[in-house]
Amino acid sequence: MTTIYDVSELAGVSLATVSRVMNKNANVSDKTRQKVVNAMEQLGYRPSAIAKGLASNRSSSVGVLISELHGPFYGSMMSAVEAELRKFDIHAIIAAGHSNAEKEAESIEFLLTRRCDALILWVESVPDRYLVELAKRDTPIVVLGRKIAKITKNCVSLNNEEGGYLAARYLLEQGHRKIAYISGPLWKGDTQDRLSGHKRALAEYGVKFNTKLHCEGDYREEGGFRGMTELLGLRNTFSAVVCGNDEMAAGAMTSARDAGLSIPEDLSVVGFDNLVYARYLYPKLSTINYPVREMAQMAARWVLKHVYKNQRLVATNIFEPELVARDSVQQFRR
Amino acid sequence: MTTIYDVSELAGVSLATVSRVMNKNANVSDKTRQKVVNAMEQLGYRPSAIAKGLASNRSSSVGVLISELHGPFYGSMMSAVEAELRKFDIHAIIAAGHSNAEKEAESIEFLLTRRCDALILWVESVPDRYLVELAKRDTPIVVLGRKIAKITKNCVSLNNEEGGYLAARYLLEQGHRKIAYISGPLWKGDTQDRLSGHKRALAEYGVKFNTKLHCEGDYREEGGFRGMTELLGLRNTFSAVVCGNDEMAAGAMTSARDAGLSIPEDLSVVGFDNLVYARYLYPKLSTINYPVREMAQMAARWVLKHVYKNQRLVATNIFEPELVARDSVQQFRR
DNA sequence: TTGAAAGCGATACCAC
DNA sequence: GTGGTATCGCTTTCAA
Repeated sequence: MTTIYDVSELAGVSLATVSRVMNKNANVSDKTRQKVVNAMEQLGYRPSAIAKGLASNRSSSVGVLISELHGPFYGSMMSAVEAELRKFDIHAIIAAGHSNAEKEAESIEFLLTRRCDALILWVESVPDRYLVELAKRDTPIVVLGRKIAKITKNCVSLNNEEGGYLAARYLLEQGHRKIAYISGPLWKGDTQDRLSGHKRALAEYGVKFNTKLHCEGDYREEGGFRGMTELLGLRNTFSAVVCGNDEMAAGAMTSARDAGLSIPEDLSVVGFDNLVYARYLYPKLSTINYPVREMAQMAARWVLKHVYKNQRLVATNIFEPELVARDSVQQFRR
Repeated sequence: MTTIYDVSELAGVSLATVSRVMNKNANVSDKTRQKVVNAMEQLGYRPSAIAKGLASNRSSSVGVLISELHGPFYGSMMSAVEAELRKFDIHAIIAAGHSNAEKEAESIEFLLTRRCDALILWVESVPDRYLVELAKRDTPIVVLGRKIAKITKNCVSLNNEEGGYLAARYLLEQGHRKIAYISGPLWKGDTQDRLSGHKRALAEYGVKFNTKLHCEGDYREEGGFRGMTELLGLRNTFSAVVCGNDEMAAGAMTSARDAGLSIPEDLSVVGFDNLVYARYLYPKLSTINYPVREMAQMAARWVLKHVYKNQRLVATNIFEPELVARDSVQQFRR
């Protein structure tokens, strides 16, 4: 690898001058600049981001922590963050937390070690106080998908409670009264919030939450499949099911169909997230829109503004979910 | 941020010694080691990967280039690579190429700039010769999903031709003769290979490839949707369709259903990739298995072995596809 | 077993 | 405008 020294030598100028032309900075005469540019070209010079980082104390990278690298939800998130940062030549260093406190903390350590200029974190397991402490250290953080009282300005989150409410209310409005619920893991904050929204809607309609109709899933297709299988096995009767997310809805629908039910004739289904593929499921899935891309973009902009001093607009911290009615829900007919 | 100097001072030892304990390296007395460890603990010391990289000329990171950060296919790839590397404390720096030659080259430059120890590349647009040249430079590369004659040892790829063949043959075996084809973008290598496999199967059965039944898609749900809509609009008759990948199959099925067709009664469908969600589509999608995870893992192992000198087993460069028969294909009945 | 000191490849401040 | 040089936080000989 050729270095700045090689370039300066070939161009017959000093190190400082080469540095200047790289940073399109100060005043360099056109003639000099040209000499330098030629030398760089000729040598196939690529500046070392590592050396630059050490010298400038800025790595031009932000750490992004998400639960999994695969999966449509995190994929959209990652993609949106990367796209926004890339516009300003900032790179995302991505790590997986696997919804596990230890791994999340380990990944955060890792990103810190990498000297990221800021961290964008989707963390589910690490406790609030950990994040509050982290926020006090020298690397700025923004927490995605979670609202923490003591550091609300660093949070970008969704009103999950309202989302849970909307899903249930929609079903209630259509006349459903026996509504099953396949939730995410109960230890997760968003699961809890959606569940309480769900209960609020039921209460509004004077319907009691039936724990026999509740099943804990894992936010993945398989969990939805198993949850529905279980629900069906118990010979419970219900005309509709709300799933903690779209992936589980897909699994649940498959299970229901395996059991001979037609959707939405025999069973109405509503999901949560509004993944791209929700509209390609059959029947097209009614769901709650989760504006991940916008939220991820907002997180990136927060960093751009506060860390890199780009005057990006950062408007909201807290986003609102919306009902997306498609074909998987039918009016209840007795 | 506290530095190695702070630690050495507090522990009352030299820089070198601190460095030694960090690298669990040489001979350090237990007593000294303990002093250092305590000092680190007390200061909350996190070594700078940047400084380390500069000094050691190793960044402990490998660059991973994929087309998109979202999408189930690339997601699995990324995830598998990261998981394998992480076991050895190597980090993946991920960049998107967006199936565009310029952006791919730019991303490669970027990764090189970042001084990655190796590059794992899923590139679709950049020409072969570019990669051949790149392979001559000082950063080792492994090319995923593409086979390049001059650097085959650096390639991990799938036998796409065979995959295309298997999909078509399956349909032919079931008695289908009028088979539509929604391919990926024709400029892509894998599209071409799958298509020629398709034609080979047709030829074997004495069926002529009908260009009116061929439609070019984009490997995404939307392209499949549009392709099917177009195919249907032309009032062509066909009893089956093979799609370039599962995502397009999902879109195509939605479109067919919108047009009132039942699957597989009126139309059989086969995909390609065998994404996780293929079995949660309705009807469960028959498809060709693309062992992405294994391939990605193999790429990671190649790097582990050749770059980091871990004696990982690296077996195959070229993987074989397999038919996965599920419910979306039906025997042809006239 | 431990320490001193020379880099690694940039940046940035200070002179000229 | 341009050059000299200290510095960033580590690794890595080489001596002691």
